[in-house]
Amino acid sequence: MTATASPDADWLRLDRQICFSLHAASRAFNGVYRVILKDLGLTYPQYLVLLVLWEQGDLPVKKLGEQLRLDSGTLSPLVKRLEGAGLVRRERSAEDERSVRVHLTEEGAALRERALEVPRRIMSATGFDLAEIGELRARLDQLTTALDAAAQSEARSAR
Amino acid sequence: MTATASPDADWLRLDRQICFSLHAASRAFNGVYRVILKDLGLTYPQYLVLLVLWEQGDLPVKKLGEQLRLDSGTLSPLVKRLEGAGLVRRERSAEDERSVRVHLTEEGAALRERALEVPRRIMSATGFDLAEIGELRARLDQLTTALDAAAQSEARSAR
DNA sequence: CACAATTAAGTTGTGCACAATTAAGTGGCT
DNA sequence: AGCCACTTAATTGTGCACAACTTAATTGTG
Repeated sequence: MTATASPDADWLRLDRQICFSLHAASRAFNGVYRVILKDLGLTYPQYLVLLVLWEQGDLPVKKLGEQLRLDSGTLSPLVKRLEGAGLVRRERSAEDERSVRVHLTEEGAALRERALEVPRRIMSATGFDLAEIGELRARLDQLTTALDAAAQSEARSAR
Repeated sequence: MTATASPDADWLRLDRQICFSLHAASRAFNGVYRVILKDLGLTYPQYLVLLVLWEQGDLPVKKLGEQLRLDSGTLSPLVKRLEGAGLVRRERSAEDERSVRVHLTEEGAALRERALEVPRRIMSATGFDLAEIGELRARLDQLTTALDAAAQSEARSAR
């Protein structure tokens, strides 16, 4: 009974390979970042938060979440860990007491210098050139957009 | 100081877009699976384990881990949850007492019928056709291979 | 045979992702 | 003013990923 007995069985096989490939690639990326970021004492999601802050300056948690597609359930503890490491400060906004603004500390800003070499090392780890990466990125963004829309409509139709 | 003042700053921007796209796509896929698999009472990694078992029959945890690139730290509790749901049984191998074989229960085997429609729904959620998916899958597998090799050599050079 | 090295699972601890809920602040509207 | 809807964070609980370690069984070698 392990052989593919019907067209549906082939679909199950194929399916495994589509989503599984993405899943595996994502974890492989994570593994490389884990090794490279260890020197900086960062995890990959923490590094993403710092990338946004380095690029755009201080932001409220809400804005961080929009850019990274993460909610407060993920960001709150993550930012607190960054604060514990002395890389950021959290400050309630004076204008809107609901909002918490995340500021880079001097130490957090300084870490950017040491992070500058990370992209090159990642790039070389992929073995891809700029054009290939750009192509893949475009494909993945297209996929994400389609999947997000589908999840919405699936969730809607499940109500 | 938010503007890109050097070539290195551009690298940081670019970098965010490569790995971040993959990260986002992986989570988007997970979101769609979450919605679709809710009816079956499965998470996406649990579904992956069942896919392997449906296709290849009973396997030791070790073999499952090789195919899914997961270690016992992830698989042990996951398989126990599947056992708790009545979908699999775990049995110590008689020949090698170290090995635990994961068997589908009748209920677990029967769930396959209801899972047959999942791939089509996922496929349609991506908005991609078979050729595009195959192309993307090939690219991702290539990426995973390169990244795994790089993580090895990075880890080696860090010693 | 004895003992070291290896192997398979499981356990522990940390961190991320996300659903669901809570708490507190804001703004509109009558 | 009083009330209601909405917004922003934080919290709680579940599950996955992975490193580090433990336990028990097996294999290899002298």
